[in-house]
Amino acid sequence: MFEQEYELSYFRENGFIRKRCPTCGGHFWTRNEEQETCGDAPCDEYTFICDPIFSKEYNLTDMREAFLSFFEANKHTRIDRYPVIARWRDDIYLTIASIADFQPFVTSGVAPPPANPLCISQPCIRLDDLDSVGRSGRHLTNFEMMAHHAFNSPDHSIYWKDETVCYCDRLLSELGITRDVTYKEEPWAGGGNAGPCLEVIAGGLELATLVFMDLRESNDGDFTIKGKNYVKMDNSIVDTGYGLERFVWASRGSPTIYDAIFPEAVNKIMELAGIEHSLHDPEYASVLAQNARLSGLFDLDLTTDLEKLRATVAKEIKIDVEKLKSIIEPVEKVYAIVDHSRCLAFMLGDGIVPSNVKAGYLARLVIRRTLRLMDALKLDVSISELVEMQLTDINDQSYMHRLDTIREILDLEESKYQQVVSKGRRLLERSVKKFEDTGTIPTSQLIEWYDTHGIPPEVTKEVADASGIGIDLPDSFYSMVASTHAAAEPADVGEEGGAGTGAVPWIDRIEHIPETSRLFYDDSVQTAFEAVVLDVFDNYVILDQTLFYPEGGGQPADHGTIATPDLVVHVVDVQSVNGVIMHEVSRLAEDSAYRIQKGDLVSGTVDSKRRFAHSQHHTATHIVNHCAKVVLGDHVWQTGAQKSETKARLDITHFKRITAEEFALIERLANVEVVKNQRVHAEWMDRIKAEREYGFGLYQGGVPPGRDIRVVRVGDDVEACAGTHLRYTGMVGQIKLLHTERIQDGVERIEFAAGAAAVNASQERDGLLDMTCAILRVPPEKLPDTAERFFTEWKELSKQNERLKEELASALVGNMVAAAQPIGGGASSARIVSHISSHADMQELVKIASKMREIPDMIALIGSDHDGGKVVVAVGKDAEQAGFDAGAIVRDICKKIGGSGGGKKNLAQGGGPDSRGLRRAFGDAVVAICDRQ
RNA sequence: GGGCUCGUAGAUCAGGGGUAGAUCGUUACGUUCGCAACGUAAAGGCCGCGGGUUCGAAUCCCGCCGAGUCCA
Repeated sequence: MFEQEYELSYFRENGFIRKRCPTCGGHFWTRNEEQETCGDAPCDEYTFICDPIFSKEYNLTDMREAFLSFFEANKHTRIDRYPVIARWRDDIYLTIASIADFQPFVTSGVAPPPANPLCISQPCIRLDDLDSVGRSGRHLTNFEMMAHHAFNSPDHSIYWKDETVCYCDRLLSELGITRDVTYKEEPWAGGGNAGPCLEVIAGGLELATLVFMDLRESNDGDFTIKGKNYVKMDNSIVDTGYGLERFVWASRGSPTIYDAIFPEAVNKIMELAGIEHSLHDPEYASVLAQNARLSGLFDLDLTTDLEKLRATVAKEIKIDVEKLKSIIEPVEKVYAIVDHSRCLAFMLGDGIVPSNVKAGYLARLVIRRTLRLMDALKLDVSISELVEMQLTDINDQSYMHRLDTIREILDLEESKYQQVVSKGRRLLERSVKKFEDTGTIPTSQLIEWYDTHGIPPEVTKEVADASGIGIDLPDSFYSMVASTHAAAEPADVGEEGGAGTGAVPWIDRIEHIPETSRLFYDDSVQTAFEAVVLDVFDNYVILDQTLFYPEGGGQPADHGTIATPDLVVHVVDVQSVNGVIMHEVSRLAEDSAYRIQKGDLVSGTVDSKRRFAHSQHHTATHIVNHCAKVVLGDHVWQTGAQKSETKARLDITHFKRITAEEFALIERLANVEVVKNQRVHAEWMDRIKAEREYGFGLYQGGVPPGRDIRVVRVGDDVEACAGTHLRYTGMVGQIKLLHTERIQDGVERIEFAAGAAAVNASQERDGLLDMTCAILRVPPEKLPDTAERFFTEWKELSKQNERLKEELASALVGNMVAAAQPIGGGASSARIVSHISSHADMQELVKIASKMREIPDMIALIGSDHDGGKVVVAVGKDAEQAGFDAGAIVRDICKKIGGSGGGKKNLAQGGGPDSRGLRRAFGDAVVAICDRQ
């Protein structure tokens, strides 16, 4: 694959020779004629541990600076890092590589790069190998990808392969490399692009990858990589990735990468865990080193092959497997904690709010994992302290000013976790007993507990062990959990794309129509326009230009009319499809004498009241969003919004419920912004320039496509926004916050109304208040006290009522017992009595019946004709023994009054609508019972 | 975005169509110089909210609100 692609003159001119690795079959370039294998795992092993690759030791800061200044000296522009949350993208949550900063608009050529060529050191987060972190000695969830990028286009070529390899070679020698460097050929593919790639290897460690991206995925492509076809692109991009942490590790030769990059944090936590982490102890260092070396060598999947690794390491250093485990497992946990807390520092520093969905879930995942590891080591610190330690170490100003919020978030997460754990344990202790019979808890139960309550199977095992119950825990537990979800998943496509979902039926028809000119941006007060009809089909009219705003950005479509000299049609919906605006009209009868035809000159009129209400709510949304940030903190980020004529809603990330005070404050501040009557500015800007100037906060409402974006400034709020806005904030009139709702953990929804809608909403509430006050006959200011009084009084009266019924029942019982008649002329062991009250309710009847039931030989029929016929029958113990069944008696009586009933043998109840037949039904029942004897 | 679970006394939870329960906590009384412990008793419930089914719903069904959890 790409064989000729790697024939670089740089290699030829600098004494490199191409070789084939006998072990893996891959090709590589080296200056060393003796070299046989490719230098990469698993063909070669680490040689840098205790024997560093570079002539000098570096820390992260020094190494980063060395890299960036090298490329700066070589005419690259240094670019500030991007956030680790990929705010500028809607396809990934986290920044996973430096090139991700420039996707998709720069790499596709739509937008120019911020500089060309450029260099950057981009912190990245990858959670794919979470289980290997700590264990392998080299995996990290959070790493910095140092990179230089050159974006070549047909008319502007920067540099390509030879220069890229040359830079790499020169950088390594400036760092004083003490080894041969190997460049291994390896085709690269990812994210819809592909190209040849060289892996840079030294001392058995892959230090960098040099990707030459010049292919893009296409079904009819000429190149096939990993089963997909690709074609050449017009653009070609140098995409390099130098692992900052690996460079530092290689310069230090410590047993693990963790000891190289954050030794202070590692030592601190080892100390807290009571582990003597003495890398000077040769035996201890050797255990760690061998472990890292071998896991590098085999490139094992540490979730499934862990036992294999342990066995191999134990054999290699000649100690017992169990002893190895006891040494290494706590150490691995410490490494993982240090790694995870650093990852969290970046995540929270860049403003992720933990949640049960989206990016927030990833943060919670890492938090929960860290807390579990801390529990296992019985660390006596809070997770917020650990993360704060990392934040101080990273020392980024934008992170430090978030410190208080981050601390609060983490403390909250920690207490939530503890709640889940203790709740889970209580649940287990209760439930485990149910499995005492079988002695084993089945896998399905473990999955259910994990899935619905977040109880890991390890915890279940712990609790089950204590009760001497086994559990059925297969190795593939977590993949089984995943598969139970996969079954119910595929229903995830659709949405997006404006009109119609999925396949747009007329996509072919509009393909050759030019994009509609959007007049609504030119003048926001104009409501009438003229245009030429470009096409008409079904109920859709397409014009060359329009004032009608198409649905988008949470703002609904404009309504209005389109008219020819002899026909007026109503516009009921407007959608934009690939830049072409489609007006859906109410009727376009084919047989009508008048119709709209291609080429007609028409006049359009927008429903200005509707539009104005939308604009008010849209401008108000920006104001509320901004005020929410001011009040709650700058972790607040819009995750969705919807406007209508009568109200709007705004979803924002926030880690706890908005309090009544905060709610009121946001409303007050928002109205201050309105009263300031500031000019609302909207301008089209180059996307990268706008990002540089205003930051990624631009993309609150989503990421618009294209080279230029429309930047809307409302006071201090700046967002990329395609919606219609007012010219001055004062035109909003007023903003009334209606209520908040928690739509997800970590996401609050604020509902509010603006302008006339705000007045209406306020009046509606006043109306409710007035009505309530009228009922209670109190002025509004007395309402809370009065309501309180009524409620407590009502409770007291209910209780009193119940006591009275009890007394009434006791009184009645005496009379009834006296009136009871023996069945069958005294020979029988049972007595019967019936009583019908005229205003007793069911509760009262039951109270009487339950007392009658205490008399062993009593059969009592108690009824009430109040509000339909009600019947309760009580049968004493002896009578029940004699074969009398309260349930059967009740059913017989109720059938006669058109209802039904039932209950237990000694107490049953029922009823029916025919209360007048009750007396007769009772008589019949008494006769029937006596006859039975 | 999708799936699952849970809302019952101040707390933790049983009950799962037929009179709302347990344990802890609270209060009072007894015992004590006092406290703890113990004994006795009591108070404390819109069974989350709103509809529906039913003679009857805490219980079954639907919707809403609230909480939790897993997956992408």
